[in-house]
Amino acid sequence: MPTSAVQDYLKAIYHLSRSREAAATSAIAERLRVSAGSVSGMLRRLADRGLVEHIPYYGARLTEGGEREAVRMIRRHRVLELFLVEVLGYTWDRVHEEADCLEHAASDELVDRMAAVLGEPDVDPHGAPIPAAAGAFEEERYPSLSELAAGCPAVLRRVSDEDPAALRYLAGLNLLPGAQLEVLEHAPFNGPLRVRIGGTEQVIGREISRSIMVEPLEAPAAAGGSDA
Amino acid sequence: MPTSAVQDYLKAIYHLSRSREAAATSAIAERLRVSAGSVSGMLRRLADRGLVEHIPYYGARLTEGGEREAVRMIRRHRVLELFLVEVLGYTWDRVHEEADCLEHAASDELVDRMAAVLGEPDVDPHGAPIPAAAGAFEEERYPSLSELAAGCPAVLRRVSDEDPAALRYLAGLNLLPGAQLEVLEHAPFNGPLRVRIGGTEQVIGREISRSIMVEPLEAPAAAGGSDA
DNA sequence: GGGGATTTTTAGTCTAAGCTAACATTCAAG
DNA sequence: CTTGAATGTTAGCTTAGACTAAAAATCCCC
Repeated sequence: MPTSAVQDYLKAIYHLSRSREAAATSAIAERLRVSAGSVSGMLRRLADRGLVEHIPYYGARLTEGGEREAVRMIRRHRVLELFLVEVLGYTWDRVHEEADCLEHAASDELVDRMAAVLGEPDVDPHGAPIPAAAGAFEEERYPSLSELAAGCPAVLRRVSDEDPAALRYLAGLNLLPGAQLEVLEHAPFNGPLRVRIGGTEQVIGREISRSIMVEPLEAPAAAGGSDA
Repeated sequence: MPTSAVQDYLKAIYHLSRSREAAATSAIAERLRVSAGSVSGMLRRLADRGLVEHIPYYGARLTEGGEREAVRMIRRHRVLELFLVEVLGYTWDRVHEEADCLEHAASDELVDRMAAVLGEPDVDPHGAPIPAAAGAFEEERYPSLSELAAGCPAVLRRVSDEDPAALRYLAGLNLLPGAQLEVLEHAPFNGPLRVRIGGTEQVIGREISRSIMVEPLEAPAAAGGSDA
């Protein structure tokens, strides 16, 4: 059974290699708040165990076995987050940290029972999909709000779960999964966005708009947004 | 914050020094399935941290701080056990092990929220009392069924939570906390007990009868039982 | 294509906690 | 009162994982 440090590395590599080809040592180090030297050491151990493929000076990628374990952890994490909100009354900004601790201690059975109580949900409180107990898993990719063309109506699908303060801010603006919205204007030079949320109008910063993932309702691809 | 090994030692010492004056090294080792040498090493570290008082070649006892931490762990453990049974549908024989893992990862807030959902319960599924979130805690001592005088009606208050097979056996006989019972006969030479449970009559072994704690309804003290 | 900046890796050290084997202590029995 | 069994402690080794500092590789710019 993998230690919880191993599980954390696998999760980090999983998340990082969704954006780039392979996860860079320094990126893993930053995510886990650990020194680069520690990461190099761990990558060797993970490669020895057949959980990652590590090309020195290039990066790490999960093997099939490593990915299976990472997805298992992500299922745990997201089921736990939803359970904490739905059953125990946590607010969505506080569940990430708690789930990060519990996910190492919870048995598969516990997680499956929680999922059953929740009615086999398929998204967590932040809109992230919950992998099934077994089988393949592919996360849908949505454009971020910063990439959404002005005038194109969209539905908020998902937000990043890591920054509690940002989550509280978003909840205050009703920027929750399922919210209808539309960018009215992208201010130039990476300026703020004017956004219609339900009936009201808000101005939000460019930076946070990158952590909000939306599904455009009409226009096919990302077009008029000013981010790449 | 104590590591989970430290927490396990404190719990073990707490439980062991309820029966004897101080917890013996070998008893701790057996309980935690660890070598005696490891226990000696840990006792030194615990004493350095002011969590136990260790008299070499004699035994260990918790300091006030150590006891506070141990009671905190016991609260977590028992709240978790009850939550697993009441909310997640576990049977009472399977919760001990799961709670033993989770108790190290759950935050105080999580445990308090679980207790709130459960209506601030005061006993766990096996009848063990649940310490309050803060404050002193003293466990009531009940005589075991093996000490109960024949003919004295009693109520089952508590059973040991550690052996899943024993718990399944007891549940099959309706030997659950709250059950009314009476010893009809103690067979001599540490033989089995004939017991009336509700309306039915059962014969149970002497050994398991020692792990069943009862509250006698009439007779004041343990008298006619054949155990000391 | 060479040189400095950045990124990675290696090497060596630390801590927690486990183990075994050897030594020390206590206890109980003669 | 001594001696052997049982119990406890010490010493030394192991593993996982973190750290720092130094060495190596890669990248990027001119």
